[in-house]
Amino acid sequence: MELKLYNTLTRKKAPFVPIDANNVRMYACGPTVYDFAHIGNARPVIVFDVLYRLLRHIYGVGHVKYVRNITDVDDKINARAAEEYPDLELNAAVAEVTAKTTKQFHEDIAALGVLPPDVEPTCTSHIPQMVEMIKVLIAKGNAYEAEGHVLLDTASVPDYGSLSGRSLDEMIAGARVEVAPYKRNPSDSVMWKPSDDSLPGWPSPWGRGRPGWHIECSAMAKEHLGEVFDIHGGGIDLTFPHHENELAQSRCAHDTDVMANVWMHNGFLQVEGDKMSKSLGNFVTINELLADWPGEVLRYNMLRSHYRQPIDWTVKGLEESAKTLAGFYGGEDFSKAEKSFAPPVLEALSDDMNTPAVMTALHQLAHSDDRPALVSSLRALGFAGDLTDPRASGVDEAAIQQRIDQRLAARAAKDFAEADRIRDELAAQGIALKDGPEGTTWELVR
RNA sequence: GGCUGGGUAGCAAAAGGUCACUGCGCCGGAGUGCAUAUCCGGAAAUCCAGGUUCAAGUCCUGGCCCAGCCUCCA
Repeated sequence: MELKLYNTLTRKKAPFVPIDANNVRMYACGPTVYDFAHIGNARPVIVFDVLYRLLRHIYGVGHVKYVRNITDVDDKINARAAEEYPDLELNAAVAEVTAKTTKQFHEDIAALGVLPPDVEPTCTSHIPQMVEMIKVLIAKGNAYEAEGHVLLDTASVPDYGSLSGRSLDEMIAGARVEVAPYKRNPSDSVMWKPSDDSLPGWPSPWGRGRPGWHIECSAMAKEHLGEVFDIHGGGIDLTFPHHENELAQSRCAHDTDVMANVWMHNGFLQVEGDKMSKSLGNFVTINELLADWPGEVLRYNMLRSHYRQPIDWTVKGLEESAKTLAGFYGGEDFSKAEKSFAPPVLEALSDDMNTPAVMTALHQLAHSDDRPALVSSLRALGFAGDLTDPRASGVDEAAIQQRIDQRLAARAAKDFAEADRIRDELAAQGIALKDGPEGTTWELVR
C-alpha cells in the first residue's frame, strides 16, 4: 500500500518516498517548556505520533527515527522563572521551570497514548552546534552581525518565502511591526542575541548571548537527522516565520536544495467555536482535561478530524468520542491483543493520514463483528482499551454496589417503589444505573 | 491590506459515477414493572455563480462567509 502525504512545500499530496527506507527520519517541533501544555499543543504531538506509528508499521520499528525537541531557552521561560522563583538565582530558577514543565509535559502526553520519540534534544545541550552553524552562515554571507546580534540575511536566500508562499516584497509591504534598526531587512530573523548578566547566556564569538528561536531546530535536526531528511512537521502557525527561517538557515549552511523533503502542518484548534486565548478564559490544558476524561477519549477526539482541518474542541465532541470508544471496547481485554492495522484502516491512514476515514473503517469492523481486527487496529493506533473515568477515583464503589444489590433485591420482591427510590438516590449523586442482560452496571453522568 | 487553508443534514465528519459512508442527536417500534442499556426501522445536507467532464459535493475560476499567518501562540 502506497503512503501519500500532503506536502506544504508543493501544496500537493504525493507518494512518500524515503531517502533511505532503512532509516526514515522525521522531525517535529516540540514544546517551549514554560507552562502546562494546552490541548492545542497536544494536536501535533498526537498527529505526528500516529504518523510515527504508521511509518514504523511500513518500514519496521527499527527503521524510523523520530526527533521531537524541547525548547528550553526562551524569554517566556526567563520571565516565568523570575516570577515563580524570585529568590533563586536566574539560571537555577530557569532550570526549575524547564525541568518541572518538561516532566509535566511527558506525563500529560503519555496519558494520551503518545510514544516517546527516539530522540528528544534540548536547546541547552546543542548550543555549540548552533554557534557552529551561525559561524558557517556568516562565512557564507547569509548572516551578519549587528549590535551584538547575529541575523539571518533573508535577502541572501534566493527563494526565501517558498514554504509559506510569500515574497520578501509583500512581507515588507505588509509588515505591521516596528523593525529593529539594526536589521538590513524587516524579515531578517535573530539567530543570536546578547544576554546581560541577568539573563541566561553562553559564550560565543559575538559575546555572551543566547540563541534565537529558529536556529535551534536547524542545529538539532542536523545533529540527529543529517543535512537532509524526510519529514518535518509542526503546527500550521509555525509555517511562517519559524519553518521558513529554519529551512533557509539549514539550506544555506549545507548548500542543499531542501532541508526536509516533506513538510507537514496540522491545522489549528478552536474551543467551543472560539479561538483559544487566555483573555477569553477558554484556555484549556491537557492536564485539566485529564481530570475529567480518560486520555484515550482525548486522543480519539483529536483524531476524528483530519489533521490539516481546523478542529473545534467541544465537550459534546468529547461525549461522542467517549460513547464511541466504549462501544468499540465492549469490555474487551486489550492487553493480550496484537497491534496491527486492518487493511481498510491502513488504507485510510495511507491517504495522507485520513483519520476520519479510519474511524469509518473502525465502525465497519465493529459492524462486521471482526473483533480481533478492530481491537488490533485500535491498539496499533495507540489505544490501550482503558476508559477508566478519572473522576471515579473519589467514588466509593463498594457502597454503590451495595445499593445496586439492595435495589435488585427490592425488584425481586416486586417492591418497585423502593427500587426506584434507590435509583433516584444514586442519580442525585451523579450515578446512572444501566440494567442490561448481563446485570446492572453504573457510570458517572457528565 | 497581503499570504495560506476551509465552507456537506440539528451537530461532527467522509466520497469524480450504485439505494451518496459513519457516529451523536432526533422520530417510530421492540425491550424492561417503569426508566436506562441493547436491538430494529426512519426522517434529514452538499454556501452562491460560472467552467471542464459522458458524469462535479469532489477538479478549475470568481463571489460571499469563516479560520490561521504576516505580532518568536501548536
